[in-house]
Amino acid sequence: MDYKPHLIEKKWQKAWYENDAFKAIDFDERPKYYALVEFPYPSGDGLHVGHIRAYTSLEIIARKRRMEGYNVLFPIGFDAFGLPTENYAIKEKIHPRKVTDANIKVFTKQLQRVGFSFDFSRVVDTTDPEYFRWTQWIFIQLYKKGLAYRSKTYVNFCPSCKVVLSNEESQGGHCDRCDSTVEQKEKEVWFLKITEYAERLLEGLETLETLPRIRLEQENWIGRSEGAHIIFDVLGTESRLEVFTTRPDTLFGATFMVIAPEHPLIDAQAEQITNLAAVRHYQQSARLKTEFERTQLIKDKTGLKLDGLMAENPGTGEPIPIFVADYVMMGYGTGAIMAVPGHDERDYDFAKAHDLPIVEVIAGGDIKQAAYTDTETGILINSGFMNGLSVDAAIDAMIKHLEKTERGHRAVNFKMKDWAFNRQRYWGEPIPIIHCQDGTMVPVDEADLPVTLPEVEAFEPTDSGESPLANIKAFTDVSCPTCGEMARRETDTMPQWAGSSWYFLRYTDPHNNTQLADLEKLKYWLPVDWYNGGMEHVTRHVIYSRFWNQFLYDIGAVPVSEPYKKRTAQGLILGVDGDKMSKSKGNVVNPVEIIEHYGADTLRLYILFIGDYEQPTPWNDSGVKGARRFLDKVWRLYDHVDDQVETEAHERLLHQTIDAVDKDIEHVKFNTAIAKLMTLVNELSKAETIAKDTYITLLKLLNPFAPHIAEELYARLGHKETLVHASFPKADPDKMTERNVTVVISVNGKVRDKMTVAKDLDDEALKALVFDNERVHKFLGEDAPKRIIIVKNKLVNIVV
RNA sequence: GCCUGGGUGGCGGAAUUGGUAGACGCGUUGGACUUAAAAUCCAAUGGCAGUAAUGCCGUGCCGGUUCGAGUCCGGCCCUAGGUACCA
Repeated sequence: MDYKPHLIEKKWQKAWYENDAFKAIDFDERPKYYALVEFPYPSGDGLHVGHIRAYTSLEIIARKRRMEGYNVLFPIGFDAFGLPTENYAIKEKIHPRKVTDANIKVFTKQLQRVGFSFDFSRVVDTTDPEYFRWTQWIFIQLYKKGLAYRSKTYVNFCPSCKVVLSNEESQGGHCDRCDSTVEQKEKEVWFLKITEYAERLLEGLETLETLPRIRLEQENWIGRSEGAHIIFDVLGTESRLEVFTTRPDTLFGATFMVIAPEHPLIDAQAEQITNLAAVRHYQQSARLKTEFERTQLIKDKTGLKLDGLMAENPGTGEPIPIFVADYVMMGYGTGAIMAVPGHDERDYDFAKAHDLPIVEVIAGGDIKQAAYTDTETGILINSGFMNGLSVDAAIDAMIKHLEKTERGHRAVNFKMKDWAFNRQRYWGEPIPIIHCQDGTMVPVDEADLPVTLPEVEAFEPTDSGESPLANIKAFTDVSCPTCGEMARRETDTMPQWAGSSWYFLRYTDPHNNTQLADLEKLKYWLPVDWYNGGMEHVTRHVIYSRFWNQFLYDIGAVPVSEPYKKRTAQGLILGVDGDKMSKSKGNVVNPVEIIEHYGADTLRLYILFIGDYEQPTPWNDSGVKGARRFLDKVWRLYDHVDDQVETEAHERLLHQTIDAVDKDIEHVKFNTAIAKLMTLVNELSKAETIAKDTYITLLKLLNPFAPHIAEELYARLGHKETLVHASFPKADPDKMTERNVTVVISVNGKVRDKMTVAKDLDDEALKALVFDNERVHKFLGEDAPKRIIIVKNKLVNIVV
């Protein structure tokens, strides 16, 4: 009988899912293993081959761990709030709730057709009020601790999507989704004070097992730098300018100051500024510049002197001018800098453009030509008490001096900014805050959670950039929980990152309706042993969710400070043409079609065989056939199973394969693991008969990759129980070792011949054999060997 | 610009601490089976020269270390991703 995947796959999926074969058991005595994959956004397009690649890695691990005797939690859910659903709903005039439910149904069905061993009894859906009740609850806790606040800022506004975008969503000055040019709009919005956790988020990385580049990306995102805060008096006023600098040693070379266009000093000392009109004009034009213009490669150092104001350099005591220039950002440090043109390239450019004095305070360069920024060998000059010191020593000396004279102090600064936590759309979690008439903000009573979305017909955003919720009186009009007066509900919703920042906690106790998850269950399951997801989520999502977890740990809601032990990221699957898959390019591969044509086992196998898991790699239609052929071979092998005892050669290869497959799986080298299974099957296929035990071992090794065919053949051998909890094979080192080895003979480093000799043959005996070799004589000729290098069981190299 | 990956046959990709370059798969070619095709099986398959044995050349480029380099060192080039006037 032929291999008919569509028949056996349906049969086994039914058997697994109807019998809860993959159910994770709370508090079970077996060791636990928590394997987590990033939950999908259930788009209308259904499952993508990228999803399959993202999940199959931990699918293999989860299936292997169950066979190794672990109590495995391998959950799945849906990150279902978000713009595509909302936009689709607006276009088709269907409620986003209906769209979401339909999409989740399709996704679930498709995931099951692949045969993923998820525990479907623990599915979470971020748009389920029973879920986002706790998202809102967490927000309230953050608010109570002062970690959620409102602030007026300029936000990136997309005039086409009518939505406020984060910096990340408006990179290059264009909207992430529709590509329109982003405008700057002043607005009061919500922020989460993630900066308060910056140091801990950095420290916690030490316990996270991951690729160096993944760790580095997070470190760069957090962007810690050490230096000092220095206070400059603004002469003749009460105002002071505080700056952050990593180079306090260069203070004596600070010949002017620069503040960001948004800096409050301008308003505070407006009356002193004699060219105020021009300054106002400069501020205006800076605001109109898009992010793109402000950061594009041609970085003209525009700027304007604040006439009428001077600052005092606390090092030299000299008065120095103050400029406003848009190369200084309000969002980093204090929004003001001390400019040291001699030793900073940007300040150098600005000084040259505005004809300002350049003072050399670090010897070693030529400041007539360029700023000198070498901190390794530079020696301080023109710097009073620091003269003659190295840069390192001078930094230290200056900080001590500043602290003694109370002109400044040692400081650490972070590039990471507070998390803009808002969206002006319908399809998101309402922020559970009530604005009382008297101007105060009151969190919604926890007993009144969840704040649900009103049932409405229209969820289009308003032209003003306000959430569509702002127009719905039934939603906005409430009485204040503290004073009972008329009040108005917050109408902003949370960004999509909210629900995904804690979903891994909910999986441990998904149906709890008194708390986000039971602490004992969290204690049992956490931390996540292995988390896999996209490279693109390696910074923001991982940092955001670690932040929430650390906060929840601080308030005692979660038992561990760091939620993840290990993080991996799969590479992209590209189209056949090597480009990113996209509808517009028409190079999207639909996994369901592959399943219909070849079967789910073939799809799983091929996607893992396609290349290095962590590297991007193009799809290849005929490559899929190879995976199918391999399964056909495994199927046909069944007819050759016999009750004989296995030959020694087969046994050796089998144990070598067990060992290699085991190691390759753990090292995320699924492609080579499969290659080794193929080698084994090729070898077994050559024999007339193979032993039943050998075949069973093969099926067990294959089971994590292609579980349907493995189960079917295993059952046909007469087994009543499934392979789900069958024991995973263990390699026996004694049965792995070869009796003979091939030794390479080379002359002057060039391979000339090979010999098969007994393993661990001693050097003298080996030498004798080598000098008996005809080809060696040919290549040696008359020359006497100068040196002989022997690498045991590997090679002999003769140097002449 | 800076940071991090990656450049290996016609293609996807393998190669412990430096020690047989090209595992495995695809494709291609030839053969077997078949009325025929598909499927399957067998064989060959880095390049050049040669009837062959065999020899020479080959892991982005240039140079170095070494008995020996895809692997280590120095200097470039290309490419993908991240980040960007970060003080």
